[in-house]
Amino acid sequence: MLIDSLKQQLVDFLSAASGIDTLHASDIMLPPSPDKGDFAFPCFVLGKALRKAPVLIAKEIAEKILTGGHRMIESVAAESGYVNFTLAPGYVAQKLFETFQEEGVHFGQSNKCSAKKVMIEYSQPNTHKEFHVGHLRGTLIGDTLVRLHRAESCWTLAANYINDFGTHVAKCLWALKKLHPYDTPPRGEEGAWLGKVYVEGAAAAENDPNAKSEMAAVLRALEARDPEWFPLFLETREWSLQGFRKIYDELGVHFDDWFYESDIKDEGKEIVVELLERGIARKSEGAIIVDLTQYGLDIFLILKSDGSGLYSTSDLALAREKFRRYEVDEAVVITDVRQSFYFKQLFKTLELAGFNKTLKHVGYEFVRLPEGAMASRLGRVVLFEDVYESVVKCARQETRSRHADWSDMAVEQVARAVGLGALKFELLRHDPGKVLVFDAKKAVSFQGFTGPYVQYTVARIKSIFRKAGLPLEFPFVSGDADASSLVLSVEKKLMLAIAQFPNMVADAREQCDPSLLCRYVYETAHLFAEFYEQCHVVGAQEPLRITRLMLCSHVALVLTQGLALLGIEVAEEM
RNA sequence: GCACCCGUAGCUCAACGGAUAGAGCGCUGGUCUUCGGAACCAGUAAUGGGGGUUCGAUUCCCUCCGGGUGCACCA
Repeated sequence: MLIDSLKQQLVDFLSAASGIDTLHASDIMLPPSPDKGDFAFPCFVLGKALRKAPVLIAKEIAEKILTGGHRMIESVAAESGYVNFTLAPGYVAQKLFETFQEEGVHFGQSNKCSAKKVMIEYSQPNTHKEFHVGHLRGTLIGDTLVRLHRAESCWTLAANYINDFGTHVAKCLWALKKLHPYDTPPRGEEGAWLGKVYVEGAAAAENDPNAKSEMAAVLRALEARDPEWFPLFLETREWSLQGFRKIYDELGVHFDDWFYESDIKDEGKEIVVELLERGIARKSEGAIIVDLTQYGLDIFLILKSDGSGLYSTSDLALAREKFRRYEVDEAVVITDVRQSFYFKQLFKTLELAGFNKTLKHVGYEFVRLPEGAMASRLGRVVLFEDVYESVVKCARQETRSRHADWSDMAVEQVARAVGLGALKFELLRHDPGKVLVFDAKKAVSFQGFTGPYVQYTVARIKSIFRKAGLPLEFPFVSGDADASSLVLSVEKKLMLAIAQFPNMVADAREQCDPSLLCRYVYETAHLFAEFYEQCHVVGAQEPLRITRLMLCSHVALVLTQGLALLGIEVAEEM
């Protein structure tokens, strides 16, 4: 990768100057402020080996490299123990242009994981319940991780696991029969309506022990495919699934395969029996458990005392089913971090049972509201459809006010891209490992550190190309360009930023953290805005004009691809 | 009770153990006869308290305070 090769060259200079040959490209870092230089090397690590003060070492190294002279380096300076390198803009431009010419639209991709096959399971909504912004977070994180894996040539299967056969279903169906025997759901919104019925059922379960035991009976009846309940289950489940499909469609999220709890729960029960026979599990208080206390994992419950199954019952079979269907090296599950302990128990149990495939759990923290945790019972919940509608509505108003002459269809198309861009970016820009406070007002903001800001940057570049009378193609390359005409510091900063793209893709994938990409595209877009204020493109003299156009096209390519990895589209105009 | 996570600016978030702790929103002031103002620039303001480890701690360790989450019939 470009950045790595630049760093490696610096390492070579440093090794030659210091006599230490154990340095690595990762020892090169970025200075806290760009006016110090483009790259920095801290000499503290050499302090012991050379038995000298880092400040002195830095000074000596800087002097040696300076006298060496290389066209890559504009200047070298030693400052408080650091060697700071300032690169020659023309050199950076030349290398960057060569890279884009070679890699074109594939810039940012790699073959890093071409040897690997993984399945990533995410989203896993519960049927008969509401789909809220908490589910949205996991869905978008998973969706982005799938794309990040594919960008690095990993064969990746996007899987969804539908929890359609648990207590929640029994609660909902109980409430449906008891409280709404004659009601019919509004057309097209059956799934959402069902979610509301579920909330009533859940409330009844909390307040009425009688209702609770009736629901338990409903669950047993379902598991036995009782003709009184099973057809109702199938019908209502379809309502939920239709709702989910609509949501995924609106989000542009695609799954390669779907697993259903109702399909595998029976097999899960067989596994429970098997574990019981093998002495891995045992009976306790009528239920079946696996004692994991010696591993510090407490007691793991795998079958209820009334014989009905739990999430864990099905999950035992799900793990097996995944590898039966696909020959993957690794099956990753992305869920709310609150299930981390549960997955440790599950994986340990599978391990004890002799299951030798690689399973991995990635947890993301939950979404809460400014007024507190989401709670359906209190009506304190933000449903996906509501927030989606409101964000598109805001984008529609904004777009219409900017383009009074546009057709409704044109407005609608842009409003959808902008609205979704804002919503997705807002949910992805936070560290997945931290609780996200979802403020609906922020989701409809299109200024500053937001998706639309980045989308807008791309739209501006497209506009520049229209003004220049050129088609914006990726990569836009011209033989008339002159790399040495880019001499401004802002131009170099921009070039170094886009050169970082492949590294950012790799980092985000390795750390399972889309927020790294969000920050990256925002910062790059911001650098472009700075460049845009200072530098004219269309009005510049040749060859500067064509050279800057090339730079612009590269920026647009990186931002477009970066947003695409996040599942965000760009518009021609906005 | 046991375990894990989090306390950074008024709010929402950053910072491989590294230099002067960065952004966005907000607020104050500024930029525009020039490629799109969903913009740009400047100002404002912060590491919960106390110890320790070391050249150096927002980061690692201990402790206290404050918040969250998980620990057997929920998913």
